Amino acid sequence: MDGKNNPLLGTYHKLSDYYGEQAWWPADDSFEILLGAILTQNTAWSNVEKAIANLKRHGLCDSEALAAIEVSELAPIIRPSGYFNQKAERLIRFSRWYLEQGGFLALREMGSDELRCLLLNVNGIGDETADDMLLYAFAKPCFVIDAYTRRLFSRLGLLADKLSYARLQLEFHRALDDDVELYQQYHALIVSHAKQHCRKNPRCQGCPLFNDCDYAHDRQA
DNA sequence: ACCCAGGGTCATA
DNA sequence: TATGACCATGGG
Repeated sequence: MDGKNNPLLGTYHKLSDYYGEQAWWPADDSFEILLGAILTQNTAWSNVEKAIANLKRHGLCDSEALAAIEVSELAPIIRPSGYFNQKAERLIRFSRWYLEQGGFLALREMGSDELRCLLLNVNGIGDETADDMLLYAFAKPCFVIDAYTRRLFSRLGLLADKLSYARLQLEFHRALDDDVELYQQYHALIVSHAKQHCRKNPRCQGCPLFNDCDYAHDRQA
């Protein structure tokens, strides 16, 4: 099982060796991760941090408090995260669902497939948000597929761009066998690579992936 | 002024 | 099933 027989694992090691350990998804507790997964939908993390800081100041990083609040009261508090009306609705409905299910410990008891299915039935939670929650809050071995992942592995010629979410995820699951810590690091590395390296360094000098990662190159293709 | 960010839903064909 | 419109702020 080296990088030649297993390109997906090999790419992980290249990124890991170059960027090192990632401190991904900082949060005080698991519920804050769940909220962040909704707030970060199509939104820069810096904006999510502001919204979460506002929530904390109002004592709203709490399922019972969120389950009881009105959309009109919550929306202005999470304003910096964008889509604030939609996300206020989603946070409230998610919190009510979360309490109905018995909270974190009850949910964590479930198998990852069952929990994933339940999460997807909550309005406002799609594939990626569900997997963010499963991987980073519930510590389930669910690989997160996002736009960076599609673009990078398509660019590397390892995975076809048009594959469905489920199919792409299956490729990672088959190649990497269940390892929560590795999945968490890998997704973090993919995002770090796209942002911290390529965007600040358009020529991709010193790129651990042989200059195939460049944003500008992706656009032109 | 334009582009995009740690997406998802819903209506339409 | 596959596009398109829509949601909306803040930083580069």
